[in-house]
Amino acid sequence: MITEERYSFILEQLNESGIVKANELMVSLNCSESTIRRDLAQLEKSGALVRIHGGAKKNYQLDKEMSYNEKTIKNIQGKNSIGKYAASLIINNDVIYMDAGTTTMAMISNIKADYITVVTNGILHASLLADKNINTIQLGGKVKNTTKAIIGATSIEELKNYRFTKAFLGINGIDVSYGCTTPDPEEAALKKLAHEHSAVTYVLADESKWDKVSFAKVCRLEEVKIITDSPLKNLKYYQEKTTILEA
Amino acid sequence: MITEERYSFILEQLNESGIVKANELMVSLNCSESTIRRDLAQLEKSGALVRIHGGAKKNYQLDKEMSYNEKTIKNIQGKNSIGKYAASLIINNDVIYMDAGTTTMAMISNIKADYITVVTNGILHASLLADKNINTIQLGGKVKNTTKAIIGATSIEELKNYRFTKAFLGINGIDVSYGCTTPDPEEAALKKLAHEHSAVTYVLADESKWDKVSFAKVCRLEEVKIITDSPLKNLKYYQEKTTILEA
DNA sequence: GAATGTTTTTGATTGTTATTGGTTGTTTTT
DNA sequence: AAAAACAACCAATAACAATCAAAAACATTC
Repeated sequence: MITEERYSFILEQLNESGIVKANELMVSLNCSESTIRRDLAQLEKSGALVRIHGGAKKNYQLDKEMSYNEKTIKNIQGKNSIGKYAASLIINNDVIYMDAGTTTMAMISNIKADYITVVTNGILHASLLADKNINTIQLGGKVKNTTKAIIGATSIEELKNYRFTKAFLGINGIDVSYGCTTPDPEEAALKKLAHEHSAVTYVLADESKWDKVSFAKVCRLEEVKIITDSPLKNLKYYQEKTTILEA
Repeated sequence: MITEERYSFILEQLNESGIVKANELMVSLNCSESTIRRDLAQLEKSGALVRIHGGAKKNYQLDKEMSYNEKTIKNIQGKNSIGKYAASLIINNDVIYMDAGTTTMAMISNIKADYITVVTNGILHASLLADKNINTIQLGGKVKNTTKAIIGATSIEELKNYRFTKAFLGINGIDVSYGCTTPDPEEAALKKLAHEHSAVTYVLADESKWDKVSFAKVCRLEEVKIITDSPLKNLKYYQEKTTILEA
């Protein structure tokens, strides 16, 4: 058990339970008190956690004004935790639709199931999935140069041939009355079709997507489950209409 | 066990578990501590991993996972004279089929024409073309994990809908009597169809491809033009049958 | 194709540095 | 005040970089 392994174990624990106890870590990591203490000191120094008497807690920077960089980092971390949670829903023999976009991309490195099939319209997604040696099917069609997503009639036609056990969609806006919306109508059409062909649809949305309305409608809130990372203020209005899973 | 074998084993391990330990590698690769240490130092230098005390960890953060691939791609880009020559044949308003593979990939950075459409079965190709803001159409279908090429029935069906002014194909073997051949029959079928749907077909072949015969036939020599970089010894036998363009 | 010299790769050795677990005595919690 | 958690130190150990000679792979010559 080397240093970095302990670090990642500690951070993982922390991410799950929000708090870690030194003596529990001693047992599960099978090392001395000194080592744990040093690890926690080091991780605190790097800003990954805050030490407390008996262990450490998550470094929650609540109502502080965040710098732009911190915000970006937070966003990425948020996406990562959403991705991790979403990936944990995947089980063997699933046939997945994975929408293009950075939020869904965060799922890929977290996928644990080893026998699944993934259909995607993201060419970067396909490449990463191939790296993981996952059974991947790429939708064909016009490449949208900015996002490297496949869109257009061909992709729609292809998608008609497939059925999914689970679909994971990114989204631009979520709103109580307007549902899930996205700026590009072609992308919206693809997302909508993927949703219709899937037994369950999960919409992945970090905090920046809530209470936003974009141009083209994808689906109503009632039809999908939403995975998010942030505690919403007006959560209850949404909960009346849909299932919200907090990562 | 040669160096490259160890490298790929290490990277494979790393990809699976995210972390490798020096002494475990010593055992599983059956070599000395020094060798492992040298390997890790080299792989770190090339940016494939990050060394830590006791081993190495993955170098990854979301899209950073692309970095190893990108490096490989960058290496290919521009360094190849065949790619440069092939790219110079492309003119505005062309509709191109670009086969997957490293040889054709070398074309992309050399493309000068600004209004063209490219259809490709290579997902890395599509990504690079999108970066250059070229009108790109990606064939859909099953992703071949090793080469990141699209193959299978879906891609064949899609390809039937397109016609090209020029097709650029990679190939594994060229032989006077057996013509152009490649190991994978599915890939061969796709190449063949692209060739049949194109006004002109160029086969890109570096010196390692000559006088080789692979399993599945793509086309006869008479049907295509061959772009190569190396001066052949037995050039004249080929020139009786086909056009050879020296880059 | 055997014999030669050259380059590359490898494993062992060296001394150096980083990590670890135990000890001490102090601070915090109950 | 007792128990738990803590920081600071130290010696043992593990991992490290640097170096060198043997071995392997390579190219060259006869």
